[in-house]
Amino acid sequence: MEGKITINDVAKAAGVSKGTVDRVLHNRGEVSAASKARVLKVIEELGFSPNVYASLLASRKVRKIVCLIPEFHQGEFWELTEKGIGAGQENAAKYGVEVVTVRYDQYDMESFQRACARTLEEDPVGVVLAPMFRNETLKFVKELSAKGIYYVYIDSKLEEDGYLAYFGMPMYQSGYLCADILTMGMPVRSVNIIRIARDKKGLSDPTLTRRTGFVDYIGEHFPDCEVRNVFIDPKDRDLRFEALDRMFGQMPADHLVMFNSRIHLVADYLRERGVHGCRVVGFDVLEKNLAALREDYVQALIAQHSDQQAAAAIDSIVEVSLLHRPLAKRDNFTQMDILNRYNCDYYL
Amino acid sequence: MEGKITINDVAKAAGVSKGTVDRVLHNRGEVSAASKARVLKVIEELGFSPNVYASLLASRKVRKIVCLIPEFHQGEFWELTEKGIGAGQENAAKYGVEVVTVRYDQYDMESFQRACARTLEEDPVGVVLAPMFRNETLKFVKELSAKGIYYVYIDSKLEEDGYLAYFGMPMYQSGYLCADILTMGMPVRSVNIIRIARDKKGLSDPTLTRRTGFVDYIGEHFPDCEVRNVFIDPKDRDLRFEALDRMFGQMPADHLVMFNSRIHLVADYLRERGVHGCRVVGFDVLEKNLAALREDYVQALIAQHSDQQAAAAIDSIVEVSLLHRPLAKRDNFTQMDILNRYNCDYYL
DNA sequence: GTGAAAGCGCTAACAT
DNA sequence: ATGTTAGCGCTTTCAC
Repeated sequence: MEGKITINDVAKAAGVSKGTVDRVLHNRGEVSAASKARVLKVIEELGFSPNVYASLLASRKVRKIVCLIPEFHQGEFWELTEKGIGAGQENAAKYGVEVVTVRYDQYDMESFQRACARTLEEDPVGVVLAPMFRNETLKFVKELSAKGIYYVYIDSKLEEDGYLAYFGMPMYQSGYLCADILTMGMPVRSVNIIRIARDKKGLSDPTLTRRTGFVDYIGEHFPDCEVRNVFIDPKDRDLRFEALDRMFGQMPADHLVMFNSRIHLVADYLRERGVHGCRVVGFDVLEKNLAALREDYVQALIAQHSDQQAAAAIDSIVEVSLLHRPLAKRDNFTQMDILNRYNCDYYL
Repeated sequence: MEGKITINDVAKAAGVSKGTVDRVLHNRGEVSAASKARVLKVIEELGFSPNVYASLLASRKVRKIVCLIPEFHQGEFWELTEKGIGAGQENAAKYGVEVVTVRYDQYDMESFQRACARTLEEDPVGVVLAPMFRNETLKFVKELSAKGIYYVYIDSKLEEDGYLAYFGMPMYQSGYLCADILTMGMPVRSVNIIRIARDKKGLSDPTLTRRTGFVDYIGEHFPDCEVRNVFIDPKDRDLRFEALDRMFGQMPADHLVMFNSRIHLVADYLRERGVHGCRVVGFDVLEKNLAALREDYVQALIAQHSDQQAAAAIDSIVEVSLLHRPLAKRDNFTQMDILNRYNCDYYL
């Protein structure tokens, strides 16, 4: 915009034409090693950086990014992620990049496979995905790599090496933190972990790591504290209430925690049974969780900005694939937010 | 980028030239009411929206945004804000907008006035500012309004009506929250507010509101709790230690709090005197505060992303002045983050 | 008051 | 392998 140096300046200084400079810029071959070297040197010396608008304006091609995430109902965890996809979409749109979302049933592997196929059909420059099925995901990202398609993990990541970036919570630490919040750093006799009973075949369980962190904290700080596991059914209300009745019947249960986003299931029980005085901690800012927090059936929520994570994931692909900017960090462990009834209204 | 409709389409449909369309687009007159109406109608019908790149590319004029913030030393509160200005700058640069920072001595009103003058000399499209001097700021923003220069507040805002937006923490609630964190929601006999002794002439004190929130919480929850004020000198270490010695000598002081960013001053004392077992809460993520948090001389910090606030402030001016996008919200009360030793390493 | 035309910096197709 | 050229959609003179 100012006395900016342009591709013409580079061309002149290197003694070649704009065409050649453009070719080395996007290294699409057809350039002798000699001129390439010369151009590169001049670019370096002059500190040339291309004008994004001019570039985008001239090359009017549509680029796509696809987001591959689970289907969900309103009020569930992935809703926030989707909101972030919307934000990322807006930003990408500024660069003429289209963002499409492909969904699958997170409990149905074949549905995931079909979604992968659909993703490839879109011929995207990059894909943002949450790895729910470990093996299938590994297979899929290998394909992406082969085709030169960038991919970035959100929510959780797999231990492999081809991803462009990762945006998500540090799972182990979140469990560790959770234990501190639950106990308030003071000795407690026992804690009850409420878990979802479900047969998971091939499903990776990100909350496992979180639970490990939790248990480690308890072991390190309060070795005498008993850690109990109670399983509930998310679908069947009656069974769930029965299980919780049994729990409260058997022994004093004044410290409750869940490692997924469904602490509201417990809150429902407490509300209905009129149980007060428990310390209850859960994860994530679902509307129902917030309600429980405000009513004081839940005392704290550990939250993450899954919206920002998704938006950042999309941005990272835009940055790299269009603007050719290197990424600052590959693994982005985002902050863990502690929410209580006094600060939750200013979240989001 | 796709089958988008362009200014040419509009011109053709309205039976005028591109030039005329452009004139009504930026209503710089010289157009008959008749053509203007026709063009406007066509624009509406066709749903035309201008291509930002093309526009920016063609009108290569430099636009400036100035950030008017206090000078500071390394490790002080404003450092984080400045970091955010850097981020905002990068984003603005994508749109060919230059961001310049103008600094002033926050304890010297004349310095602020000079800074205002310098700001105007830059002839910016917008300015981001933190209102440290109430009256002077009011005078200044009136000037800005008169010149059609957008301005957005960060950190704290004044009760007037011309600002484009505000990005900052809800001060009152932050004090309220702070009290809950300090007491852990359990009755305490007394709390000690450590305050900076300084004569402030004309200086607005944003922490006043915060203190009010704090005191209100205590009054509502624990009316028997005694709230004491202790004044310390930030510059003179010996005087400070004396004051704190006196405090600890007179009465049990096991709950300490500060409402500005300098809780590290208290931590220094505790560290040196080997005092443990106090519950200490402060604000903001200065490096020294984090250190104290890690060493457990401070148990919690209430933090805000002043970096994101500053970046968002800059972005908002870009959005409105260049892209002509309306702002989603004018008053943006950003989240209050609770930091302890277990989540602080993932902050920022 | 309005139209015509020359770019802005870059891309891509077409020559050579 | 390299140069030439015609735009991309818009802004901005400059004539009329």
